[in-house]
Amino acid sequence: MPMPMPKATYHHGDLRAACVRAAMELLDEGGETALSLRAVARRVGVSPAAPYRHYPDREALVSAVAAVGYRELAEQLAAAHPSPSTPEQMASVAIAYVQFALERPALFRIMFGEPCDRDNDERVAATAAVSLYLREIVVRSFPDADPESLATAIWALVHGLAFLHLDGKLDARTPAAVADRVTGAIRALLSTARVGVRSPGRR
Amino acid sequence: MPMPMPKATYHHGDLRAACVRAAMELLDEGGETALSLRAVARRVGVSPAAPYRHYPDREALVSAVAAVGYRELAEQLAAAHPSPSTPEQMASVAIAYVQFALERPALFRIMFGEPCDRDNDERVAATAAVSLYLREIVVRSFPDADPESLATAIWALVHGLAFLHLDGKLDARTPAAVADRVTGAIRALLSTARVGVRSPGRR
DNA sequence: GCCCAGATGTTAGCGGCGATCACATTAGCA
DNA sequence: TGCTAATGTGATCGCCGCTAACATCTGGGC
Repeated sequence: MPMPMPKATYHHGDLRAACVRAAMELLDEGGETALSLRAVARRVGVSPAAPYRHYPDREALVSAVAAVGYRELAEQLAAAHPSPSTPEQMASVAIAYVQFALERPALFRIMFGEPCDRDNDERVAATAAVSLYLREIVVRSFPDADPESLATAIWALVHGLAFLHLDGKLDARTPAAVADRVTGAIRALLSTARVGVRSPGRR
Repeated sequence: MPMPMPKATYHHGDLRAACVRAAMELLDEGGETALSLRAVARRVGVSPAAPYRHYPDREALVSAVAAVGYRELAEQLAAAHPSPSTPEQMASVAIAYVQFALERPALFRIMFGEPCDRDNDERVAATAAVSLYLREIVVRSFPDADPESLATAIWALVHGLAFLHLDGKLDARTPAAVADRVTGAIRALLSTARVGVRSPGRR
């Protein structure tokens, strides 16, 4: 932990990382509207223009925060179950996904609900990681299925559940009810679908 | 059609509706960032403070726009198929849902991807309408299934597909590929799930 | 027909924000 | 040691959301 004293030096030391940390805090505390470059600069204790040395614009900083978010989401999923294979284990991962969205709504919206910068390298790499994690699970659990479409369907289902809860379209007042609903949906899809059969006409 | 001449009268006539229309245009033309109360006022040809007589703040106007969006979404779904019952018909409705998101991304994000004003009456009513439309389809098609959970699962799946395409997590470059993917996912869920069997332990 | 109350629109202005520029300070390398 | 590029500062621009005080119009009661 460098920088214990306020303003001991002219240069910050690691302003780039400090900005991301401050931005994440602001996001979790006050929602997306609270995340401004100026607020970040204030929190870090630096002039309003300083962050522009490290991020060309606000969107770049947001993308960096989103990238961290993808990593943290991946961690939370892995913590729910390191390598799920049964529908029940996969349901627990799905619940973790939805809970992540509900616990950190502003971050989740930054990650998925924005006209994001698709060319941001950090960002595409981080989302590719989540995508891969999902696909590995699918491949391991359903070796005979088309991993592409099955992984897509599962991701879409869980992702949709997350957003619908987040927007109040589904009742998210108690975590237990949410978990119940997610489990039900996953079970309905996975335990009854004949996932070993590839649907015709798909590459 | 009143108001053909620019500024013939002091009062506008129907500023409230004109604001929503202008806001929708700005949204479709320039994305969410282009939607500001001042820009709306400019487009309507009125002073920057005038809209505040009809909307207490920006969020209220956004909610009004979102409510219109829900209605237009419902129309587009109904246009895809007035009363779908087979999986194929339902797939066409799902494709319309995703296409709506891709054709009008800013509007779609306004509708679903924002820390929305859940207490806005117009808004809750409009989303309830979409929800009802979906549930009716489910009830008609699968009378023995639990409409609550099945409708939820289907909505979540389609909604998730829409968002993942919108954010570039799934390739949305050609409409045909999108339609293919949506059809595949719907078919996988609906033609193989034993939807007549209620899962245990759910109210 | 008149007149006033309330609804609607205007003007001016506050503070915050993103962004840019010229300038100050510093670190690291030759 | 001294120079250059990286990093941080201060000032400034234009846009935004929002508010307050003021102007204008409309409609209903007499």
